Amino acid sequence: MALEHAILVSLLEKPGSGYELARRFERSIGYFWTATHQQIYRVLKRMESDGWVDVRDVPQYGRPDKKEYSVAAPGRQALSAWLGEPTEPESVRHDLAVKVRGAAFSDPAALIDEVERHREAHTARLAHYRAGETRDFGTPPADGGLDAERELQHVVLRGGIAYEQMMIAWLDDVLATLARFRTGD
Amino acid sequence: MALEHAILVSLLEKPGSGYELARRFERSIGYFWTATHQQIYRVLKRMESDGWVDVRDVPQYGRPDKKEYSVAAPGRQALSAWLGEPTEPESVRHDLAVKVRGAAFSDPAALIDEVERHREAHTARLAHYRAGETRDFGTPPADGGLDAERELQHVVLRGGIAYEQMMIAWLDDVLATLARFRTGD
DNA sequence: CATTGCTATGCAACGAGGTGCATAGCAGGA
DNA sequence: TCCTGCTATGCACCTCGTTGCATAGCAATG
Repeated sequence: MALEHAILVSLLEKPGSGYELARRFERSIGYFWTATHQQIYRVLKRMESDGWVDVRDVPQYGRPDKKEYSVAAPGRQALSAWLGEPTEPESVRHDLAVKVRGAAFSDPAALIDEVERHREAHTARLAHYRAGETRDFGTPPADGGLDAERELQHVVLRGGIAYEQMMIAWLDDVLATLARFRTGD
Repeated sequence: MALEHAILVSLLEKPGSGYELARRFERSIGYFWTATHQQIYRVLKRMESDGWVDVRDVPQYGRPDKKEYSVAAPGRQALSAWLGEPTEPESVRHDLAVKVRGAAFSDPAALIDEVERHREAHTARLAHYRAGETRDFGTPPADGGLDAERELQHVVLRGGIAYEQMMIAWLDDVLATLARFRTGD
């Protein structure tokens, strides 16, 4: 399990409440690790009782109070330990690949709409990534120095961009292949 | 859930036992959808009681008997229905991306070995895919016709190849980035 | 004959993840 | 005033996936 570690990284980048973490998991971090708010609250509880994070009640005006979590020393150690131990091949779940192979036993052309929907979703995400890259990494840092946090976030984002580009190209390949089996071919 | 559908596709491509399915999930299908043998046996039971698959006892000599499953009409219908309904963005789990962002708060250089291990794994898988492509799709089909099953399997394999190439290129990018934070830089 | 190893099937238990629902404060508009 | 909507936290339940273990047939090896 690595949700705890993803939360540690997010809290190290910036302390926040469970609700704020949930929103981060809908954008930046969420593109590489998904989690719902219930999952996050549950794990935060456990991390708190394990002493990995500290909690601070933050009264707010104009909205409900919140609990702000930040990483404690044992949490940092746990993260370092995890970084050091080998993690294995992320288990893949590409339902679209299953569908493409399954289309051979049904109507291949019926899958075209679905593939196009996915292509649009990936195109939108690519545009989103690129906008983020321009916004956050378009200009070199003010001090001109080497900022590990910034550089490593950037290389992860480049990975996201490469992934989306690859997917779009592959989906075009799929569409071209499916088109060859159109009825009346 | 789509394990049932992955099993349907695999059984349509070739009927087989739970054991044989489990082995297929370690290679071809397994590159896009993972499953353990316990999971497969459990789901096969449910699919059988739902009438999606038929079972046939196959006595074997020199090894234990087996139950050979094949897809029944309702199973085919279920697959077609699933192909038609929209499936959503595969939930991503890239622990390596989390680790890379986390490395900013630990020793970035300590991650190099781990990234190299992943690079080797992806290189090996790419070689495996390419060997499979040459073996199965290196020469055009004997009848020269358009075989949907064959063509669609090929396009999925091309997707796997594209994915591995992208990953290797990205991991090189990560390694170059991490190297800039070596101690004594 | 005992051990190892592969084929083949399965149970039990646990933990992770997801869905639905509940609660509550407060703002803004109909 | 009521309703909608956003922030904020949480419980209960159920399914999926994984781990460990058990059983059993048969072959090959020492």
